[in-house]
Amino acid sequence: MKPETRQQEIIRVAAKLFKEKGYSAVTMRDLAKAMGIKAASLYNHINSKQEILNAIIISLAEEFTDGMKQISTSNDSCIDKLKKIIDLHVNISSKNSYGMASLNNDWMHLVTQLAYYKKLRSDYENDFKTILERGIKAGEIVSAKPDVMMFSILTTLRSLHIWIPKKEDINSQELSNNLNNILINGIARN
Amino acid sequence: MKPETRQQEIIRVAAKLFKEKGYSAVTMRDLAKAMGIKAASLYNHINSKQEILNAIIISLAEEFTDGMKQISTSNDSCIDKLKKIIDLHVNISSKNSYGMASLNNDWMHLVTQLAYYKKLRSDYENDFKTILERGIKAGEIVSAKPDVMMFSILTTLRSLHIWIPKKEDINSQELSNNLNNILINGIARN
DNA sequence: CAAACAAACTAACAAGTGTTAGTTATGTGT
DNA sequence: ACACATAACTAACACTTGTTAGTTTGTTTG
Repeated sequence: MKPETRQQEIIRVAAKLFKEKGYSAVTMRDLAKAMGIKAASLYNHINSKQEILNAIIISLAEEFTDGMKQISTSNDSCIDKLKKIIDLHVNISSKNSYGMASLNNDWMHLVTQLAYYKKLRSDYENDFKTILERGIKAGEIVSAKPDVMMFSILTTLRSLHIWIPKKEDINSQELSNNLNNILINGIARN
Repeated sequence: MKPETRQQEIIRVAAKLFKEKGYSAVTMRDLAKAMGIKAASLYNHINSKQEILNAIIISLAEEFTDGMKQISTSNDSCIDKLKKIIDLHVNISSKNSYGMASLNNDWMHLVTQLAYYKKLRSDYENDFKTILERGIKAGEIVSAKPDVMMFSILTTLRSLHIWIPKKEDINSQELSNNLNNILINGIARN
């Protein structure tokens, strides 16, 4: 494990600020103050505010795309694939809850990478829906609208970053198992 | 039905812009252009940008609190109460999907009303959790962590505003029923 | 018609925005 | 001791921000 570069440190601190107030409300002077330096000094390490947002969002989005590709091309059952998707979200959100906030709330402020981000997201959702549709055909899951199922599960998973930091007592494995039960089996008794 | 006042029109248009770019990224000049007037003219109808945000968020938050109070003090079963909570979210989100985006994403930019908003939200979540805890005791729902169940259901409901406008074909009643099935009974077959 | 009002306008402000240029201090390897 | 890279600094820029003051225009009302 190499020590963090100064650039990585700036990006990490920026993600934290972006989570609290959103990309637009965080100024370069805010970020500099959080780093203990002057705003102009930031530019020794980064080229622009935009670039920071790109770095935060795109790497995360690619992590999800890569994870999904592995899951969707595996030979697991539909239910097992869903379990792995839940794991994927819990793990990434636990590792980087700050970045997840930008991914969810500030993607529309991307400029050069906006189209690319949208493609990644759309690919991800298509893979997700395909898994559900095959699960319905195979009789593994109920024959409800795949759109609504995906929306329901995915919005829960996409909001994990809000909730995980409040629950430091719960470990990732346990949270993942709980979520799996609830999302797959519901909460009603029999 | 009285026609909308100019002030209400400004607030409605502002909510739409806030949903697209977030409160901080929308300038008074953006809002004025969307209204077809100059920025200074806005101030004939509103006192400040802050006030617009207050108007959007607080009225919605109170609508949820009022709805929850009615539900939580009723004699319904836990499952029926949950069904009504889902209806509440679907109905409000259908009526005002723009405002819901501000409620979810821009509440932290409130100033004078921030503490009040936080209290409303916390009361709402406490009522929600109490319903789940009683449902567990009564044997109506599974004995999982109420925190995780609430998080899972509530984040789905709180994200409805993202999704509802894309699905103009689906009506509120149908969506509410689908969500109810999925959230309560899960997606696994038997 | 005159008075009052609503709602737009122009012009300007003080503060804050991202960013650049040029400079200075601090260590690192030769 | 020397040059070199790193990373901080000060000062400034052009532009944008929310907002105010004062004025004009058109419509409603007495």
